[in-house]
This record gives sequence, structure tokens and C-alpha cells, in this order.
Amino acid sequence: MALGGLPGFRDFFPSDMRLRSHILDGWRRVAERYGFEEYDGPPLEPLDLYVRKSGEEIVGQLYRFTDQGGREVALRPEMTPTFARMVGARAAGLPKPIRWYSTPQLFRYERPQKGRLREHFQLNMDIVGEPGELADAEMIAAAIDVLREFGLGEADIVARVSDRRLMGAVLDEFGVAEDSLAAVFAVIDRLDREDEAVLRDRLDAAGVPQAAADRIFEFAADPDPSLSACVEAGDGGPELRDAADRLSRVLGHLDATGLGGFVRFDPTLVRGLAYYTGTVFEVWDRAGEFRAICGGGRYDDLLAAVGGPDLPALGFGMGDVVLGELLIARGLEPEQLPAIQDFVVCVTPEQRPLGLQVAHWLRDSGRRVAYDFADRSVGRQFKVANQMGAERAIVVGPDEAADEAVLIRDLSSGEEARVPIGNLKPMND
RNA sequence: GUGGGCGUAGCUCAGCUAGGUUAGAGCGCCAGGUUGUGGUCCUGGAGGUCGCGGGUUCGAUUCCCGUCGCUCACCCCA
Repeated sequence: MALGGLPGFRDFFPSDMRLRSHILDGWRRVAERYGFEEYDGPPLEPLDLYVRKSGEEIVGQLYRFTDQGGREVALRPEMTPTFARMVGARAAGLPKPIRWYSTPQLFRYERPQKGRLREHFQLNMDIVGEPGELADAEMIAAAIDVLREFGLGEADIVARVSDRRLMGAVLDEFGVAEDSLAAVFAVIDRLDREDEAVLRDRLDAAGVPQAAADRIFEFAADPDPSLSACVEAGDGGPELRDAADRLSRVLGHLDATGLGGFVRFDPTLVRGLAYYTGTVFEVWDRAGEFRAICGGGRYDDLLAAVGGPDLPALGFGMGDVVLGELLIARGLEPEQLPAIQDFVVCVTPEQRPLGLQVAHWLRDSGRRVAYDFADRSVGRQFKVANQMGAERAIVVGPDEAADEAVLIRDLSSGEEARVPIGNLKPMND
């Protein structure tokens, strides 16, 4: 290989393209089954579109440059700003709620690692203009159904669901100061992966009182947390009660759909959820081998904040990289379809014109057809037909031609039959 | 940005651990095994500056240093 590609970018050989198409096709099927309409925007956007939402520090993680017209531009790292602009342009005239989906290729300048490249495809499904909990449940159900579409079941995946406001209220009640909240969230996110002693040191460094730390670990130790326990721990203020009530209804709706077995209330879900305002969720493989497969939630203030309409909204994103790794690990890759169905065998070069006509008729009727480009022996042509995975060999030879027929051989059973050439003509010819 | 692992044919790897004649295997690929029938089998072939550069040495794929690349983890995560 004289020249490699860029790190974190993928070449999709035919065998890889199979999985990619499988994933993208599955995404589309389910999104449309949920009544979502597809949209797309430009892969290149003004840099400012992302700075405005996420701040200057994000610039280092963007693929960005100055174009020949002096504009600062960036390859899109996420779809939400583009979505906000597009929704804003049409929202006034569209019936609510708006249900749109997209499958953009996104780019981020980061060190590639497992499940995380510099480029990926991401399913985005969003609902705009609906404040009620049925929409929250609908969104989570859609995410689960997308994964079910690929053959993943309750034993494979789990949706962790919470409300953005719950844990903050609980921590407040524990005596955690407002300005150490971020550090505490980071600790909570690592409860499964890090020793308690290390995490206690971090809490201490963040200025969290010993008593508060004790209550955090006690709270997090509950293997099957309940909403009521959460409200109790937080000594339910009105906002906490409202969040708990809402979440309770969301979970109830999900039970009603029959997807309850995929769902788990998890108040420790706090990570990377800066702009969410209510329901938040992530879907994980149960074995915990991979990163989050998908994440999303309600972001009622975001559209207005990035210059879009002031409408409540919610949605999720699901990347193709982790999902692809998971499907491979669970043996759920799509099966390889042979490239062709029919292989036209020419016995002698004299049959070439007839062979070309037969092949073209078959193609016109929708069959996948190939033939040998060289005038090789019949045996060789059969070898190629077999190698290409053909179901049938269509033999065009002098004996058959004399009868205005071809010989059709079933390559798996070996059965042969003479068929009049006219029978191969497409129906509508 | 930080740290670990790995770089030998298209792919998966062996050889290197006391440095030495034309660097190997399996799979894959190509061509044959004659005259109209494939999958198995047999024969032959193509394909490698042993990632790159430097050092030690009579001699380096093998030892040392550097560098690049890949990969995993950390950081970060929209």
C-alpha cells in the first residue's frame, strides 16, 4: 500500500459495506415505522455554529479550516445545530409535533480508539413541539426497537433511564455545594469502574463533606433503585417531585408498550448530559463490554439557545461504530448474499451474441447476472459460476441453439432443464 | 496531549530467544489437469527493499537507538 488513509477514517470494502448498509437500512426502517421523516443538511457548516453551542474549547476537537473565501468552517461533529436551524426555518408552518430523523456522517478530531473513530454514521431521531411524557417514552421505545431490529434482545441490551434533575436535587439534599456538582457527577459516573478509596479522595478534593460522601456511596449502593427512594433521599422539593412524577409516567408508558424488560431506572446516569433538561437515557450492552450504544433525552431549552425556535424537544443519537462491534460480537452480522444469481455459459464463441442477449433479458427481468469475459472452456466457466455463488448456470450452446432453447442447470441440485429461449424474455417486452 | 502493545506475502501468522547460503506455511489469487458441466483433488505460478532511518558487526528480519504507522487505554465526549 503506497498511501494509507487518514487515521480514524475507514475504507469500506464490499465485506464491510455489507454491515454498514445493514445498519443504515435498519435505522431507516424503524425510524419510518415510527412515522419519522428523513432530512439531511450539509456536512460542512460555519465553525461558529458549533462554537455558539459548545464554547471555544470544542474547536480543538473539530475538523476545521478556513475556506478559499476566508470563511471559518468545520465538518459537522453533530447534527443538532443543523437540525435546530432547519427546524427553525419551517417550524412555524409545520404541524406539531415534528418527527424527523437523519443518518449523517459526522466528524471529530480525536485520538481514535475502540468504538470511537474520527468519522462515523449516526442515527438521529428527534421530536419537536411536544412537552408530554408520551413523547419521552416514544423516543426510548424507538431506540430500543432500532436495536431489536438487528436481533438484540433483553438479554443483550438495557436502557438506563433517569431525569436530569433527580440526582442534582438528591445531591443538594446531601449537602453537596453547587460548584462541586460537576466533580461529583464525574465520580458517580465511575462508581462501577474505580475503587471507592480513589473516588473518596476525589470527592474530598472537590470540597465534598465527609458526611455527604458517605450518603452518596450509600445511595449508589442500592442495586435496584426506586423512584420513591430517590425522592425520599432528596427530601422531595417540588422540582424533584415533578421530575419523579414525570419519569414515573415515562416508565409506565414504556411498560405499557411491552418494552419494560429493556428498561432500568438508574439515577446515577449523569454523564455528558450538559444541555438536557428532563428525561435522559442511554442504551448499553448488558455485558458492559462496549461504550454506550446510544444516548439521548429531553432538551427543552436547546433549540432556542442555538438560535432555533423556542419549542420543547427531545431525541437521541446512535452511532454505527459501537453498534457494528456489538453485532459482530453477538454473531448478528448480515449474511453474505452472492453477487449473482445466474451465470451465462457460452459453449463456443459462436454463441456469444445469443449469450449476450440472454444475459441482458435476464437482467431486464431483475436477475443478477454475469458471464465470463474470456472464451474459456465450459469447465472453467462453471468453476467461475460456482465461485461467484451463482444459483443457476444458463448454458448457451450449439445443440440448444438448434432447438431455440437454452439449458438451465441448478448449481446446488445439479438438475438441468431445456427452456425455450423465448421464455427468458422479460414479461413487459 | 499521556502511557502500554504491535509492525515479516492480499489475509492469519512462523522464523528472531547463542545474528550467517536464494525468508517460510496455511488460506486467498492466477494458470493448467485437451475435445460441452462446477464445488473435492492434483500440479505449477505470481506476490515480500522482513514499516522506515541510523548504529554495532565481516555479515542484521534477528541486537541497540530513533522515527513513522497501527492498536488499546487515559484525557475528553456534542
